[in-house]
Amino acid sequence: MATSCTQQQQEQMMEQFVTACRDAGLKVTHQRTEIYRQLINQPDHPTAETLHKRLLATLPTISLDTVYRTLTTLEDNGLVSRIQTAESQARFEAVYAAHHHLICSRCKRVVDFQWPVVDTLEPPADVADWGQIDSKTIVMYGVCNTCSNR
Amino acid sequence: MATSCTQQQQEQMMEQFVTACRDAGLKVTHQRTEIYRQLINQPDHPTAETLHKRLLATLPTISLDTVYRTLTTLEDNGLVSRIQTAESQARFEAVYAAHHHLICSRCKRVVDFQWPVVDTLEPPADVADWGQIDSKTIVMYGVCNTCSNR
DNA sequence: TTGACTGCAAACGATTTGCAATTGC
DNA sequence: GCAATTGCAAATCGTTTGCAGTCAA
Repeated sequence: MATSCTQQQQEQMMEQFVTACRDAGLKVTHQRTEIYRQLINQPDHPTAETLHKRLLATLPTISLDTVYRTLTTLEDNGLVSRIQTAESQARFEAVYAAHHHLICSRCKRVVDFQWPVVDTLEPPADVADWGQIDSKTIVMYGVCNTCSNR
Repeated sequence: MATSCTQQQQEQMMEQFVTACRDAGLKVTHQRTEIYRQLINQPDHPTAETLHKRLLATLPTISLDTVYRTLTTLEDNGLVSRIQTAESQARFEAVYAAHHHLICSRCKRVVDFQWPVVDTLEPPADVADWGQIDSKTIVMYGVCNTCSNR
């Protein structure tokens, strides 16, 4: 599931990221590339705070506000998505293939999974009557095996 | 969809609520019953603040902290659920039949819908390997017709 | 060069908490 | 009567913002 990708894939994603920034009129700053790189390097849906701590290793002067500001900017441009959980802190991930989320009620870890059948399923008529759908995500809450075996 | 129920159904839900509180060892206070009544009376997924404003009509001295505290207590006891949206404020609803959520990115309104096919569908093997699932909700973001026709 | 971006510090808004008074059981 | 619950006020926590300096284009 939420495995990180190969070196090659990463570099490709970074190139696409730079292009996407340019296309969106966003400056390609050191902070932005490192934030995005970190998100694809360790795709475990970190909070802004966790991400900031990790980034300090590479960018010792980066501020938490910049992390927040950058994540918001990238989200506005569809490069990052914000995951709503039952926690107080938001979690973030680089946008890529359609997927869904498993959230452990104990350790709060978020794990991705695919469910192609549902992705292609036609939503009920009620939904079509309501308006236009932009995204569709399944969120399952439960207890992961690591937590329950303890 | 998110229509309120009949007078009879409401009274029945209130009775069940009182029983559930007693079973859980929770005192049946005026504030708690009014909060729950309000949630089933106007099931439009209010924020704690909205709920508090509405409650002031009936309980002029109820405090916002009590609303927060009660919602958390009821959530812990499975009587209320907290809906995560992209907003800063959480939204709440009385727990009842399985349903899913449509959220309008513009007006932020949350609408319930049913999708029985998905409810009965067997999740992929990855999910079973992960752990035990307690809840499964689909969240769709989009723009409702009211907002797009403006 | 110039406007976008950053870091700093201070502000903000939603939610939580300690405490004394109150209330349900 | 006693423990749980409330209202009040103050604290907390995640996140946002104003500003002056910095940096990518």
